[in-house]
Amino acid sequence: MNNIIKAGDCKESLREISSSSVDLVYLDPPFFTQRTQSLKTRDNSGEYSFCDSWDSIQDYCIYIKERLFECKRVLKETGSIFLHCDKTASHYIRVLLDELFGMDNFQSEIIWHYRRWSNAKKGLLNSHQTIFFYSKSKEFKFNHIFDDYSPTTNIDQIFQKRVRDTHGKTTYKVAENGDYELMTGKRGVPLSDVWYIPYLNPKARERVGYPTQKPLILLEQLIKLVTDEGDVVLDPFCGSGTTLVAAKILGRNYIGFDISEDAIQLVKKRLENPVRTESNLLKNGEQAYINQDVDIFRILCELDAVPVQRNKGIDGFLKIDDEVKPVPIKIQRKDESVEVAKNLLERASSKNKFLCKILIKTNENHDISLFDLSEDNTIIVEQVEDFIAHKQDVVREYLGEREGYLYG
Amino acid sequence: MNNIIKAGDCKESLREISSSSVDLVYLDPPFFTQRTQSLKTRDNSGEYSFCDSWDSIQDYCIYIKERLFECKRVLKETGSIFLHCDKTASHYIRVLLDELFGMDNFQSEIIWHYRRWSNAKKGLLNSHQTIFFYSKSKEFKFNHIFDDYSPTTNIDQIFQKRVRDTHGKTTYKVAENGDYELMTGKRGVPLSDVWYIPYLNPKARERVGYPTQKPLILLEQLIKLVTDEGDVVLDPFCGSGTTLVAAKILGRNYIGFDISEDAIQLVKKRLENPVRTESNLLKNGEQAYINQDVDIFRILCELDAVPVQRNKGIDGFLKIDDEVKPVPIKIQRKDESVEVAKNLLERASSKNKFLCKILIKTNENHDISLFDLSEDNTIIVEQVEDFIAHKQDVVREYLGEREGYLYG
DNA sequence: TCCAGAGATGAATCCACCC
DNA sequence: GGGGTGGATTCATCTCTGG
Repeated sequence: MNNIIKAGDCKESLREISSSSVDLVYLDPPFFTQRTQSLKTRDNSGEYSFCDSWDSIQDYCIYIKERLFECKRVLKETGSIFLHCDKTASHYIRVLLDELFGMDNFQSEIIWHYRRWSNAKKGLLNSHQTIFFYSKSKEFKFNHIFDDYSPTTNIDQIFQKRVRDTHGKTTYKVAENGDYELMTGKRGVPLSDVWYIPYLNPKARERVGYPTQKPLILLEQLIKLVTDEGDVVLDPFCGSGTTLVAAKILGRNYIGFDISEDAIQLVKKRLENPVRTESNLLKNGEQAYINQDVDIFRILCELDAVPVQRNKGIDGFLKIDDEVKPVPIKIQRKDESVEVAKNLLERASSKNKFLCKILIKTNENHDISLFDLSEDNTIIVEQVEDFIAHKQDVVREYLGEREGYLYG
Repeated sequence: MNNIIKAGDCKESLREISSSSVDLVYLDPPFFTQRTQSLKTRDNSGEYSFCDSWDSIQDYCIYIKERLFECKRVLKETGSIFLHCDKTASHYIRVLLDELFGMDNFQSEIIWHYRRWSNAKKGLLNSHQTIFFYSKSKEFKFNHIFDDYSPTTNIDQIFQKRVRDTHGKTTYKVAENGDYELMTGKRGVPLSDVWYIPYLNPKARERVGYPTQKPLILLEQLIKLVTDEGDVVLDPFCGSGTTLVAAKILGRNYIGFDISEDAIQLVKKRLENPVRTESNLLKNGEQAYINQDVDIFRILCELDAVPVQRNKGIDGFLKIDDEVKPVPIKIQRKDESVEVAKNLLERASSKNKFLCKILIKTNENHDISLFDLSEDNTIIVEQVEDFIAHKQDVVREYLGEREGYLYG
């Protein structure tokens, strides 16, 4: 099977794909936002824009349905389709999916949940998107993915076999010798339909400047779920090509269409050298739960710091060249003034005379002048990214002649 | 305004409510699950059940639409409606809401996310429900709630409420119990539309034996969002009356209908003495369950072990090839002798005849000879790195002829 | 082919018991 | 006796088996 990347309306392009030849279709069709998107790239080249303007929701539905019909045709009997859509029209699209694939083949409504900053508007902060998961038939391919048990679960009890007594009451199964009978084959909890995956960081290297670009890890998870190596993944609205990149990384074949010639050029370039941001947050995400706060944990990850639990004044210790340095880090909480944060750091550090401390500012209030920084050896960091880039230099410079302390 | 609780079809009962008199309608209509829901009370004194079966989705929609129409009529211009539904028919219901309230008055799709049971199911584990939030007009009442919650933060902070007064100045709304401290700094994160609220636990005292009973805290949050004290909350399918209890606790007036006379009796009794369980998980957050310090956790991570949180004698279970094995691991604490650590492990394992146990030594005292290791199947690990490298071999070798136990 | 009933299973509580 | 520990329990799903 050859990989295909082609510009043009997918309605036409899909017709060239043979029936029952694709294992997974992922669609991220233009949203029904009733306005023309003219999003500019960061360098203002403005090339990657598209129009998602329809006269009515009915027109929109017809547009989508025509393309979904072809998608279904090219899917194998064991294949699945993921449709990514926004809140505005998701219900209409799902009605279409019900009609085309059948209500019985609805598998999941996947919620992609992320955190996002925004000015408080009237109403709740929108922080999720929906992905509908339909299979072509009951015999769809599905790979089980397991998650960690909840910290509240009594894992030692999970191994104990259970039986129902004559009254229907569940009790633990006891072996002849009086011990509990144990179970094997435990792999954790099956993956939930709510996925917390951080929104693509605006500064991530992964970003190629295309609007609505999705995190690679989201696509990887979807692909892993219903395909194996060598299978075929198709994205009729491939945009910047994240789906295809994920497919390539995972050893799947890929087919991508997009109406924009510019997008196709971008995809081809991107596929030559697929960049996968090694996000510490995502890599360590499973451990995030031991930290008090995901945001704090993320900053610690970015700093490559060692997290500290259960200490109000110290969130972590600085790591340089894989060595943990006796440099405590405190990250200002949203509800803390810089002063309060600094006091907590001071108090926590009072017994250990650290030669250097770091306070990460996260709020905007400019009251630094309250402190005599040079006296208590606290570096107040305003730009985390800058600090990371020059972490070693900043710390060395600040300590001056005590350099040996940090680097010894 | 008098509170009303009445048995009967809400289609009729709603007609007796005057137009534009209600601030919030919350509906949790029967789901389109095509089966009968029933649950016995804990003391087996009664059984509450209802039937959600319709001949077709169209019939179901008509049923819902007739009632929604009345709901809209009784709502004030500043009022809002929350419709709670499950995945099976949510899209059809939202189409109805669009028609009745207008797409422009769609405010949010609230995702109630929880963790619950699991079973090896083909497909993803369903672990959310959807609540649609529509307003009657653009001038809907909305109280901004700010959120400092993250999975491991004290969940109580969700309810730290701030409002703007008429001069646009932000003031804090103090919680009733006074436990919450005032924030000193900037505003929090505006409340997201994804809410993690634990499912009502089977053992919770809050349970009254009614199927589909919702957590009180979920309803409280909804009510706080769009009403003030003295406002009127209406639930046309009130079931066990959680909505009304929440309204009463928060000082709102309430109107509740339910087809079942039993349910109405239950509600009346429940309202006399509203029980608000102090869920440990909700009160303290997940963090409270995580009692391992960083060092212990790091060793568990290195071992690729599954952490166990509520057991003094067992810190984790061994994982080999992604399968959690019934091989408990105990890591010696700094203030523990090997002997003490081993006794804790023994005691915790006494009823479960694990064929192999692992004790990680972290201190230097060489008192291993105290134990007859071969007898109780405990591997005492002195070098974690070595053990990790040969984890599989060591365990297999140790078990000898019982190999099938670990690898079967 | 379809339905009933039994089995499996995780979350998170309650509560007996033990120092 | 009381604070903490950990064992027991319940419910809601899905799967499987037998008739």
